[in-house]
Amino acid sequence: MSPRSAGRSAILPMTHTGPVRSSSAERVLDVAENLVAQRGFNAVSYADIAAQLGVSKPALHYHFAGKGDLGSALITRYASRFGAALTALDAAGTAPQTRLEGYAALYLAVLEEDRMCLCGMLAAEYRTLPTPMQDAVRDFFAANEAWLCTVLRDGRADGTLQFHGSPPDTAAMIIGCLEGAMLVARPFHDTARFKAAADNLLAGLTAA
Amino acid sequence: MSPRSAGRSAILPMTHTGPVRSSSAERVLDVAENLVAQRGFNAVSYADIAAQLGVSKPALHYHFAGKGDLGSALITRYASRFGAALTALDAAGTAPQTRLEGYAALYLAVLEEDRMCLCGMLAAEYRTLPTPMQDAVRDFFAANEAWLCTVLRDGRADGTLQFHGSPPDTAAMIIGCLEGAMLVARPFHDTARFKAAADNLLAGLTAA
DNA sequence: GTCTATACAGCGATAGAC
DNA sequence: GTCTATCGCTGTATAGAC
Repeated sequence: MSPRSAGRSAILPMTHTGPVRSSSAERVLDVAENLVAQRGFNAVSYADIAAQLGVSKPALHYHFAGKGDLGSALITRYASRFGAALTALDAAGTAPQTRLEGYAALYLAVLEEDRMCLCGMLAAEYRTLPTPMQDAVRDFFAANEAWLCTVLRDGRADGTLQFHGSPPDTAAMIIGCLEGAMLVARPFHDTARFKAAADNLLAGLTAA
Repeated sequence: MSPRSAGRSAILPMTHTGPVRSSSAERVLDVAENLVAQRGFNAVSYADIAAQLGVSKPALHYHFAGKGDLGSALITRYASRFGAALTALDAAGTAPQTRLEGYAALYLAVLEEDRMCLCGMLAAEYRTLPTPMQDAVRDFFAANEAWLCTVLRDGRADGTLQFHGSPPDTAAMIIGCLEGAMLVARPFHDTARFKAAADNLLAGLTAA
């Protein structure tokens, strides 16, 4: 495995499906996504991205006219990659509990790269984002919640999952718990802290 | 109730104990805390704070030499206020479940002012903060976790609370769930979303 | 304790050559 | 598609008067 493909899979673990066309724009997004997920959208500059790529700032403007355009593209790509990962978890007749574990594992994978969930980060900065980015962040969470609802309903139907509230309310709790556990784990540089919270969450949802 | 005291109680609900000495430095912190909790530390400038106070930028530098000093003071004051609120919840022989509900209510009060938890916001920006601020953020969460552990142990001892993991692991899940539910609720401008997640969380911890 | 004035670095963005 | 050069603005911070 070449250094580059190792680097890519570290950044894009959810859809790494073999031979990847890595256009200049894609490489910009790769670097930007990594920086934004670590430091936040407002703390990342064109200069930062250009420096890591070894190009000049105007080269970035050629691909993304304004910073807001770059940000929107970032979310779009992240959301579609995340969505593909969720679809993959639905394959065959995977048990609801297994799908839930897979969902938590997606978050853990991000945290282990010392990154925050891109949309969790952007949710914190929400009030300072351009409107298109705000809408895209909201859509991301809505899609996650919808997917979780189907898993929860399946699990309640076949008796493998148990929970007190409605599926949407429980889905909101699951997303919140995982995003928040990531958020709090990072200051402690402690992935075990996240795992403990996630395991605890799943244990509470598993039928005895 | 004067407009000013109304404003103060909206910003400082946790320790509003009557006649308040409102030195210039305190007023700077009031405005800064509100702005940072809404927009993030990196998205708030001396100019923003000075404008809301109706003073000049150098006036702020007189009270807080650098932005890092202001940020550290912000966390210190927030943490001590939060700590006092937790101590208040321990009064008399309050039931563990009631203390837990009170804890969640503290978060809800912040969200209803359309703010993020100050330290939750700073956790997102963690990688970009000066070291003293990073340490203070970590201490805040550690203190919260310690307090929750005592509540959880009390509740397990008297049989009013039930949970699968250890008290520290469960405490990490509770903090994560509440911080994350706030984080995700803000893009939806929807406090009901937070309440649902919090109620769901507490229901899972309450002994049947 | 607050002001005016200013220094200086960094930001996003554009013009125009290649 | 990428470069050099540069613009206008905003950021934190300081000097010195009052």
